Amino acid sequence: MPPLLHSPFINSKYRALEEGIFSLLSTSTSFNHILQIHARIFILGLHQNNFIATRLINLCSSTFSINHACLTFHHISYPTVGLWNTFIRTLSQNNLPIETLRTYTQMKKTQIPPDNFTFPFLLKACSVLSPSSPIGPAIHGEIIRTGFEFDPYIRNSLIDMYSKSGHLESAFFLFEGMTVRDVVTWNSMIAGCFRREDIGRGRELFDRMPERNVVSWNTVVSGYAHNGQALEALRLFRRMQSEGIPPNEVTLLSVISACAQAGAIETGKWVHRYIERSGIKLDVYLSNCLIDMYSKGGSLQDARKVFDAMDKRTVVSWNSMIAGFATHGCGEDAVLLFENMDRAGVEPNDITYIAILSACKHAGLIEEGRKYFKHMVEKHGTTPKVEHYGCMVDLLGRGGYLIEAHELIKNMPIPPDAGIWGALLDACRTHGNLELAEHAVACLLELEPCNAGNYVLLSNIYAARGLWEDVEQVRKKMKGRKVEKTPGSSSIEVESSIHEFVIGDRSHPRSNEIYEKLDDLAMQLKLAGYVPETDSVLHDICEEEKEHALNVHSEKLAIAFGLISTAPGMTLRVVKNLRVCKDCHSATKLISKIVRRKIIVRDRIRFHHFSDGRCSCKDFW
DNA sequence: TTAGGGTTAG
Repeated sequence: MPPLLHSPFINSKYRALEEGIFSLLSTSTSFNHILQIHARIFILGLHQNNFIATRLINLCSSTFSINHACLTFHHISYPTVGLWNTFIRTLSQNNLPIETLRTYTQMKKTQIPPDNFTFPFLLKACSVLSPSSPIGPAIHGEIIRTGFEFDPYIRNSLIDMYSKSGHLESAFFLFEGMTVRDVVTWNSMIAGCFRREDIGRGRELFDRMPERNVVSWNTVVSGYAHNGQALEALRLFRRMQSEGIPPNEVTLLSVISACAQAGAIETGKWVHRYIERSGIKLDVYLSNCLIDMYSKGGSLQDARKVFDAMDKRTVVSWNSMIAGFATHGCGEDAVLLFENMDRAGVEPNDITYIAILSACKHAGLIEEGRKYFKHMVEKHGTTPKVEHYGCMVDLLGRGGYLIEAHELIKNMPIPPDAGIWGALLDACRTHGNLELAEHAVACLLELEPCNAGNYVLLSNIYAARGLWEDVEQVRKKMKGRKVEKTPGSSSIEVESSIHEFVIGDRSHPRSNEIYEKLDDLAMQLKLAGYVPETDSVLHDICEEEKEHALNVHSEKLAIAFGLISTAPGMTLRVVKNLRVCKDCHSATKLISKIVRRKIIVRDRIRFHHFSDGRCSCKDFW
């Protein structure tokens, strides 16, 4: 039992000391200060005090001094259930699930029974365990045995635990059995569905729920954004606004990331202005997100402005900016920033190296790429991952060093993935090495037999050489294995609305005007001496048909729509889900000259800034 | 016989 203090005099003196420590603790912000106060606690003989220990552990938790929290806890000979809970909470919140559950086992050994507060912390720890772990269900069993089954917090925690640990159906079973559900119950279940990519079921619950809070909206907005449906995320954000729900930081992070994905720079700018207007602190997370959004939206200048204005930067900030330079083909700027990062004493991580290597690859900086690949191992002791090898194979392959790239693959200490063989295959296409291409395809198809992109690449190589029988063979294989080509689509943002087009699309309300503009462009292109590059067309169709198919490629439709719906001279920003084809690339160069506009195209791999008949990629992509 | 400890979005 803890020591009892009987005398009222001692009691009040003791209380005064306690209060003194409490007020000291409430002013403490740094770990050093905590240590000083703790020393004082020992001098005053208050180190067995449960209340002080509770405050101290909470403080250690907020300053991430977990070892000191452990030390504090283990000084207490007789912890109350409240103190056990505080300690378990600290471990659980600091993502130490094994230690959390081990502490719970120790608690039970001391014969102190858990209470209703204990279980939510334990369930949080169980939620990060593997789906095969029996611990979560075992804790559920204890909850039933101890009679806490109907506590609303515990029920919600159970749903959250099951849905996070890969048992969505168990979560649903509990959900369906509940007669009283609050907004947290619904939110947890919806988040579980989106996490498992069961978007339909998640949306159905969201539409059905009787009452929504900002978390409900954030769950669906981020759920769609994470599942690659940025446009739906933005639609929901607009609906959220029209329903008068004020967004918070989490909403804005999700929306900015959806804007980045969709290339919706106008909407992104609006969010940026909203943050500034509403007094929300532009913290390092929001700033990093904005850098990414502006880079992916095509404006490196705006990305750089955000980067330069930051008073505190993390490695993510540097990585985002370097990656921005990389995708825009500004290899030298990326190299410069990488060197600045080094001078600023920020330790690069493996993502930094992916960014800098991909910057080298897009800009054709072969020697620099080789140097940084060596640096990452020798200077920073980073073990290259498959992604780094992928960058190197791509870099060497694009530069025409096909044999060196192939040698690198053969000597990799880890098995090459589809990305590596894909990069080599791509290089073979660029440099016309049919033999190595066939080898790469064979390896690729073994790794991913259902990926249509691989068949398409091989087919394109045959098509470019006029080997139509081989093209037909590849097509038959595709059909036989039930693989389908990902349909190409391009989008453009006009007045904060995204307009999406697929090949030959006639679904847009202004379709007639778009096609008139296309015809007009086609005529002007011909006058300017443009010859369609018909080898971009996959199948063996006659020349005239090929030409027509090229003319209605999704990026051309998006450009035509941009031209008829924006003021003369305005920059057009187009986002394509696949790589831009050779013909569209040549045509867009000329279009930029004819219409005197900057046209920025983001394809699956990188940016192309078209202006006055030229492209920033210098035809190297 | 003091206080504090719970669930959802990122």
